[in-house]
Amino acid sequence: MRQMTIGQLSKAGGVKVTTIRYYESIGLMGEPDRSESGQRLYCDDAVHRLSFIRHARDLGFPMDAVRQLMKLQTDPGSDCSAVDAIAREHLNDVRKRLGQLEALEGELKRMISSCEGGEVGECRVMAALNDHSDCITETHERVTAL
Amino acid sequence: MRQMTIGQLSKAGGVKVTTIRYYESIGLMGEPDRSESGQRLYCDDAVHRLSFIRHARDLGFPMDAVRQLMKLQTDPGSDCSAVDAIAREHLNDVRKRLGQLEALEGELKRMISSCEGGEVGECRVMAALNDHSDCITETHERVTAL
DNA sequence: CTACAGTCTACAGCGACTGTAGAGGCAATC
DNA sequence: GATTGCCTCTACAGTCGCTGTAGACTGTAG
Repeated sequence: MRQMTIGQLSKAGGVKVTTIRYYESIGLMGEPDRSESGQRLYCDDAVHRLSFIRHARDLGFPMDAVRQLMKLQTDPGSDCSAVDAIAREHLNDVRKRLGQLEALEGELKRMISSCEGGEVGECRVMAALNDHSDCITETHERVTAL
Repeated sequence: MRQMTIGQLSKAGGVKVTTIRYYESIGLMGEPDRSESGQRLYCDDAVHRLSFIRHARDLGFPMDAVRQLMKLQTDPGSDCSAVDAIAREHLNDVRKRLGQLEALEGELKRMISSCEGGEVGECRVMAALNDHSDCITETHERVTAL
């Protein structure tokens, strides 16, 4: 079995070298073999693990969820419902943020369309920002990550 | 004119005490008067500035945009189009993220609905995470903030 | 041999806060 | 006047998921 350097793994997995080292540092990737001079040497399996992480991250799963999913994956006898639960929770999260973003879009659109040019002193956008009661977003949660 | 402490301003503006101090530290809020013992003392005007910031942040404007908007506000003769441009740029940003999140939602939904229970070894969700070619999201940009 | 690209470690920085520690201030009650 | 209990102060570390930097070493091609 031939082994690859971190740079080759980086290309194979579509993940930056520094990011791979970061994943290793937080225990997501496991410590690879080293060459005599101390360079990391990965086997093909590492590409799979890295792709798994990248795909999960592309789907927006938080690191913690990725960690759990990886643990479940290495234990193929475990119940699928755990995986399902993680995915559903994430979907809920995504939907919640979608709702917030949609409300945001509506409010911004409304603000912008009511602007008729002129000076800032009479700008509707500014007025909306100044007028505290003019707030549609009822949730006072701030729109956050993802 | 009576002055208020940071705690009172916090309640009046709906912003945490620590956050107000943070806004001061990054130059968004300006340094207030101090009492003899060194406590911050704010005038009513501070409530307006704080509300402005909070409202803009609730609308998802990045700090930098908030800074620009505040500068424009204090110069009421300036052209409204600058404000409009900032708001439009932000709207574009929001729409882009909406698109990404929608794609994400679709993919997650599809993944989850194809899962029929059983063991992780044959779980469709896991399969989707493992199979690299099974990726809908064509933009390889990772879904980020907001 | 000389470039130059790749790799190593260790640590700082991003944004927008939040949390902590340890000290001091202020008003009300006993 | 002493105590209680909340408020405020500064300064700094932590959050998340990386990215960037510095300075040194390694590997390979010409």
